[in-house]
Amino acid sequence: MANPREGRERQPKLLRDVPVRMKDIARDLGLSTVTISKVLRGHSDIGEETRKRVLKRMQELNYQPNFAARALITGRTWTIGLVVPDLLHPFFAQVAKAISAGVRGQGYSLIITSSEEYPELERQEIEQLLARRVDVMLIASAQSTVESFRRIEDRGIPLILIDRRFVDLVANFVGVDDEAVGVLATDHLIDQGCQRIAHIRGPETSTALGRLEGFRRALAAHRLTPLAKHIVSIGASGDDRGAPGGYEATKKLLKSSPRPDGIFCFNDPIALGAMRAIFDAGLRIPEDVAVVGCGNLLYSDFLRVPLTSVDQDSSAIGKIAAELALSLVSQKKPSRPKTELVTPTLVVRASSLRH
Amino acid sequence: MANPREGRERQPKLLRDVPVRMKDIARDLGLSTVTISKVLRGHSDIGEETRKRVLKRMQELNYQPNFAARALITGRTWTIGLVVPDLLHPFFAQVAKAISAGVRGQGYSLIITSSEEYPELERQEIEQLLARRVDVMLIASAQSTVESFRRIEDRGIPLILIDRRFVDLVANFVGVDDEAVGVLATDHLIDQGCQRIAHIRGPETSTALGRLEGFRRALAAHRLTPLAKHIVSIGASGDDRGAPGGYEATKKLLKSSPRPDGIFCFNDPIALGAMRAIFDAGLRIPEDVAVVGCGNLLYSDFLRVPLTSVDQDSSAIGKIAAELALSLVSQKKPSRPKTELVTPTLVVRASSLRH
DNA sequence: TTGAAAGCGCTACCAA
DNA sequence: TTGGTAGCGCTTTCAA
Repeated sequence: MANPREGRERQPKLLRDVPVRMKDIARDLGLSTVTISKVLRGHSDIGEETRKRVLKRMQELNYQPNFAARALITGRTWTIGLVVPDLLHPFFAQVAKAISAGVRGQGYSLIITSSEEYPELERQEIEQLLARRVDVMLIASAQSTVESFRRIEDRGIPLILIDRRFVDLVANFVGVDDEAVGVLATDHLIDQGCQRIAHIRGPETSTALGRLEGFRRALAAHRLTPLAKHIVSIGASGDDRGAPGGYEATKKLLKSSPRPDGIFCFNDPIALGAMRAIFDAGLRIPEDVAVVGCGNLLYSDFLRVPLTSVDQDSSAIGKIAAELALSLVSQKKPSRPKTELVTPTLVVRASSLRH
Repeated sequence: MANPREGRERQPKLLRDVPVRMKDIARDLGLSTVTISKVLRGHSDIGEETRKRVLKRMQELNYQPNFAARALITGRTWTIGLVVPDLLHPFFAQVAKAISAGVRGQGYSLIITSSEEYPELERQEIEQLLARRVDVMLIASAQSTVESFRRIEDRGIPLILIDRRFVDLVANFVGVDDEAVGVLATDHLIDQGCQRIAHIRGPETSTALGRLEGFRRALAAHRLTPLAKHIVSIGASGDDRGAPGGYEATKKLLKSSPRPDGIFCFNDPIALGAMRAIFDAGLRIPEDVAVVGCGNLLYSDFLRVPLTSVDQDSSAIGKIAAELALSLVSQKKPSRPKTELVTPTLVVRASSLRH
C-alpha cells in the first residue's frame, strides 16, 4: 500500500501518533491544502474567518510542518552548519553556545560538527553539510587550504569564517583582532617591567601569526627586539598542543640564556603548561617569570597563581556570527563579504602583576 | 517557470553550481532514475556493467543525494537530536564531543541544542526536534516532569536520557552510577581521617539525589551520621550555580559548629567555589578542610591546590550513548529500554590528601 | 535486469 | 479570496 495511513480516521491512535498533515486539516475544514499552506505562511489573501478556523485547528492538532517537504520545494532547509576544531575547547564551546543562543527561536536548527583539528575530517564534514543543503555555514577552520570553501561558495551557500581566516580567500569573517591581542599582552608585560619577553606561538594559522605580529609590533614600539630563541613553537601534533606543549616549550625557554622574565602564551592551556614548567624549575610567578595567556578560560581565577589573560570575548564573536548568518540567509543576492573584529581586553591577575 | 533549470545543459556553470540530480545522471547514461537509485543503495538486481557506469558518473559529477527528498519518502531524516543543559559545561561538552565522534561516518548529522538549564526552553527545543523528525533523540534533561518525553515516545522516536533520569519514566538511560560517586568520594574522605564530613548537594535531579544517597550510605557503613546542617544546597537560580553557589554554601558551612573537616561537593565548579571560601576564611586545604569534587574537569591539575575529583568518564557516557542511538535507529520494532551505568573512578590530588 | 507510474507533503503559479 | 494543477528529487511497487 502506497499510503500507510488509509483508515486513519477510524483508528486515530494506533501504536503511535502519526504527524498531522495539511491534508488532514484541509479535509476537516472542507478547504484545500493550498489554503492551509497560505494561512501557515501568513499569506495576505485569506479571509479573516478562514484564517481563524485554520489556526484553531492547527493548534488543536498540534500541526508541525514537514521540513523535508518544504525544503524539497523551496530549497531552504532552515538548517545552519557549524564546524569547530574542538567542542571541548572553552573558546569554541562558548562560541557555539552563543551562536546557538543567537539563532534560537528563529526556526533554524544548528548542526554542529567537530573537525578535531584535522583538515581532512573538516573537509568531510563540510561535504556532509553541503549534501544536507544547509542554508549557511559557519566554520572555525583547521585547514590550511581554501579549496573546500570555494566549493561552498560555488554552491551559493553563504559562508562565515570564525576565528581563523585566510589571506587568499575573501569571505565573511568574525573574530578577534589578533594583532591587538599580541600588543595588549606584550605592552602589559613591558609595563610590568619585563625586559626579556618570550612568546610561545601557536600553529600556522592567522590567529597565531596575528598575535606574533602584535607581539613584535609592541616590542618594536619600545625599541625592543625579541631574541630569536625567545620565540618558540609548540609541537604540531595533537598531544603536544595545549598544556603539554606549553610545558615542553617553556622548559626550553627556561634553559636559554638570557632567561626570559616574561612569557606571552598563544593561549591559556599553553600558559597553564608554562606555569607548571616554571614552578617545576623552582622559579616564582610573577617575580621570576611573568605569564600572560589568551582566552580568559573558565576558572582562571582559581589557579595556583591566577592567570592574566587576554579575553577574546567569545560570546560576542558567537553573537555577531549568528546575527550575520541570519542576515545572510534572508538575502537573495550575495553581498560583499563582511569582516567583524571584536576588540580584546586584558584581564590582569596575579601571574603578571609585579607591583 | 516551475523548473528553474531548463537549459542547464547549455550553460553548465551559471552563477553557481546547482546540485546534480539522479535525473541528470540517468539522462547522461540513457538510463532511468530508478536504476540510478538502485545503484546508489546497493540494490542487488543491477547488472555489473551498469553499476560501474553509474558509479563512475556519480563520482565524476560528485553526486550527493538530496536528503529532503529521501526523508520525504522514507521517513528517515538521518538526523540525531541532542539536547544538553549547557554546552560550556565541560561534562556536557565532553559528552557531546564523544557522541559526535561516535556517530561520525555513519551518515548522520547531529543537531545540538542547549536548554540553558531552563525546563521551558528544553520543551521548546524538543518540539523543534520533533518537527524536524529526527531519527533519535538524546537528552540530558533540565526538566522535572516527563510530559515532553512521552510526546517523543508517542511519536515512536527512540529516546535516550543522558546523565539525569526520572523515576516515573522507563526509558533508555546512559549515565554514571551516582550512588557509587557518592560512596567513592565519601569513603575517601573517611579514609583520610575526616571526622565531620559535609556535602554540598546539587539541585533536585536524579544525579544530586544519587550522590547524596551514596554519601549517606558511605557514612552509615562507618557508623557515622551526618549533621543536618552539614548537608547544604546551592541556590536554584542560574547565578548561584557553580562556583559562586559553592562559595556561599561553604561560607555557611564554615560558620557552623562543629566546623566540617571535609566537604564532598556535587561537582567541580562548586568545589572551586568551596576552596576559595576556605582560603578566604584563612584555612588550609586539605589540613583544615579536605575537598572532593566531581567531574574531574580540565585543568584540575593546575589549580592553587589540585582538586581531588570523581571522574564520571563522560567520554564513555557519550560513546555508549552514540552506540545505543545507532542501534536504536536501525531497529524496526521498539525494544525494551536499556540502562547503561558507567563506573566512576576517584582521581586523588592534593585537595584531600592528608598523609 | 530495467523502468513506468505513483506518490511522499508541501509550495508556486495561475485561473476561477 | 480560494483552489486546481504541477512538480520539487527521490523511493516503492509492479509490470515488462
